[in-house]
Amino acid sequence: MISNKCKYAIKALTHIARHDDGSKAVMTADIAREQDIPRKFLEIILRDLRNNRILESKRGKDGGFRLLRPAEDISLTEIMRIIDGPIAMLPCVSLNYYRSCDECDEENCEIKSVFEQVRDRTLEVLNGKTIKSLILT
Amino acid sequence: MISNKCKYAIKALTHIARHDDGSKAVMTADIAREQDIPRKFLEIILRDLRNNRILESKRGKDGGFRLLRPAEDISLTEIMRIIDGPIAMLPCVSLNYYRSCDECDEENCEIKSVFEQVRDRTLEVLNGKTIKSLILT
DNA sequence: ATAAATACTATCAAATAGATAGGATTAATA
DNA sequence: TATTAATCCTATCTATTTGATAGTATTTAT
Repeated sequence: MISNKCKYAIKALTHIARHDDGSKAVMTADIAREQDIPRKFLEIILRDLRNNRILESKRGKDGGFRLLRPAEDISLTEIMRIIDGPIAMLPCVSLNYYRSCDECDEENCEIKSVFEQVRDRTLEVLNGKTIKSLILT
Repeated sequence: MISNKCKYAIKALTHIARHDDGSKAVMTADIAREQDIPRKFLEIILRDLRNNRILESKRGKDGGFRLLRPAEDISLTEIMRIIDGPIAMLPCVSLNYYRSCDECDEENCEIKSVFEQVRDRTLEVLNGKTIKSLILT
């Protein structure tokens, strides 16, 4: 399961992508209200996305958030990894967050190859999805 | 990520499948030692699998556990659902644990179809795997 | 009777999820 | 330059889940 936080992040990004008309940055309060996301929680999420160079922010009056890159260059996997960490089902098959399993002999692990296959099928779907492709649905 | 508990469950089952020669049931202590699983934690897991009709148990001296069904009839998805619950990444696309999302309009959800695809690709891999196929690797 | 196994109940500690509060800082503008 | 309105930051909180342990009751082979 992805976390609520991650779902909020995706919804916030699609909201920003849909509402940024080039004039004003999109404000936290508007996103929170329209997407039904707790405002203070959303602040943390947006700051997180900014720190990871998905968003840029403008402080003060008329401030808010904008995508730092075109929506078609922001993949779903990138968001999920920032917010929730690994996508793989086992640490030892994660491409971006690899950790060896403590108690198992990785060479002879019975389940490793299964979860490598799951990982690959999952990424085949997710790698193709961007904020842009989501809002065109 | 699947939980440690689930990884333990799978390893315990493959251990039992490999070691049940028809004479004696397989004991918790042996599995715990050989698979490096905390014994008391393993007891809970095995009981859980028994309550869900994956294993049968025999109490008292010479007791232990056996598969209740042939290893080729026990799928990985069944184990994962018993121990960890839903396999899907969103409650609203889960086949066995469906829950509607509180704050989103499911008809117009931007991410639902993506995670339906992920679910289907994942199940394509996992449905084919059984305890039997794991031990033949 | 004894030894050896599972069954059961209760409990616990650490990590994670999901937030909330309150004030500091920044920037537009009247 | 004061005001207003926005993000930024730090701290905190609660509930749930994860991962595990302790102790006792019950069952069964010998």
